Amino acid sequence: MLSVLIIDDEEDIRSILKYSLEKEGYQVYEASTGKEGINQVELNKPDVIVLDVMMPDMDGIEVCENIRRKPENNDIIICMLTARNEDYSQIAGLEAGADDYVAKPIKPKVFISKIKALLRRKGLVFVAPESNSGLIVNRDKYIVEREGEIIHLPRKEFELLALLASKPNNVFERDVILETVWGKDIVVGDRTIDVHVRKLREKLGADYIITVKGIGYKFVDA
Amino acid sequence: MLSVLIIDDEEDIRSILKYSLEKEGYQVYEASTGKEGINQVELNKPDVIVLDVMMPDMDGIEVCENIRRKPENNDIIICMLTARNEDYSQIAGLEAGADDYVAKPIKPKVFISKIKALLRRKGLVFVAPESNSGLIVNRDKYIVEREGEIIHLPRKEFELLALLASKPNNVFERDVILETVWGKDIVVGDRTIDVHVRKLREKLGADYIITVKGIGYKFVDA
DNA sequence: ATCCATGTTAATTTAATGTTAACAAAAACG
DNA sequence: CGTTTTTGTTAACATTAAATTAACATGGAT
Repeated sequence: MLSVLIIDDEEDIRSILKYSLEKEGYQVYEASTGKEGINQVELNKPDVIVLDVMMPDMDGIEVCENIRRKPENNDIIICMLTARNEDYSQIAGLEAGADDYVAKPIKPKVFISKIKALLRRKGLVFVAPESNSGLIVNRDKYIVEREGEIIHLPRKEFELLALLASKPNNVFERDVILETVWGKDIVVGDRTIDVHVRKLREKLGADYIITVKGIGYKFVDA
Repeated sequence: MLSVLIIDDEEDIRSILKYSLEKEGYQVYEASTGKEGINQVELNKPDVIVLDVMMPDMDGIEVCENIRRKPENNDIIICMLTARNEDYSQIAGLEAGADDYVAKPIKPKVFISKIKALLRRKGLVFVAPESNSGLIVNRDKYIVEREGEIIHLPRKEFELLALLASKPNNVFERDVILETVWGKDIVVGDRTIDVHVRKLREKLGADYIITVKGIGYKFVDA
């Protein structure tokens, strides 16, 4: 499950964000001060940090720099919350190692789609919430997570899933699949793809990959 | 529903375009500055962006480059608005990644047909607003949307619809249909097309495809 | 009215995919 | 290294969706 740490001194903001994120199936942690946030990161490294720039004890820029100082935190996605028109802090934030920023006032829908975009862009990590249970494809580790359960997939199956999941709802033609997963001039029998699809369905559940007869397959997202 | 983001500092222009686009059944978003536009794209990725070249804060070229820099935005259609005779900006715009431009002063009809042409060319996505409810043929997903409802079509039916809808109000002769959808030297009985048309009418409603007796069929638009 | 093009329906055929198990090829292991 | 285990591929067969046909109905034009 993908986790998000919210660091903000305002209780209200935290609740709104938490609510939105949990509804999307993320695990949410909270911290009300920069210091507490940094501790939380130690204890429980999140995938994403949402970080308010303006906080009483330690400002977001500092917190961000502090977190980034440790190389093991390089792969955390940091998203800053800035007051409107605070251009300078946006720039400073990005320099300090943030990946993006969201301006207040925050619209939950906008916020969520930004987080999703970041996950997609950044990390080859990918979320596909099927109703509310999610699927995470992690390319670095060659594993897939479904509802916290780790599913290990062999290369071909993983590559096939990763391709399909890279554009949810998009139909991939058999030729394209063959060319991408198997390679340009590798020749395999007609049933090879099907067999791999079958194995994926067996491991993930039958609902993720659907057949478009005469064309190919697609990965469905909610 | 297909969405269009208008980025222009002039309120008047935005309203005119918005009005025209909404009348055609598009979802319209607005931004009055380049920066705001870029944010909007993050939040709510549109299918088409209409972008003024001359704006106070950041010119359209920059905005365009900025948007194109992210690979996930490659499939957005960008259409520039240029002042008349501003040849250089047209060239610069196209180099920056725009798909087309429209010269001011803008004639709504010309503008709309250009947008439609771009959608057709680029994305194989197509709109056919029947009165005000629209039909979208989406090749990537291999689905058709009607008033938000998703309709799945088998291959031949889909190809047939896609062909007819590619030139609304244009009559396609039976031979042409056969050659395009079925292939050059495939021979099928003479009722085959009719049966497919019937199935389409059954699924979409009877009003979209009309018979031109003695000639063929056409897809009606508006 | 009758001819001819198209509409309709259901049965039938065809083509695409699903399934299984056996085998081959690679990795992992000791 | 040889052995074991996992992964990938194939081939035969089953199953299903889709495409086609054929027989008949309809409806407009002359």
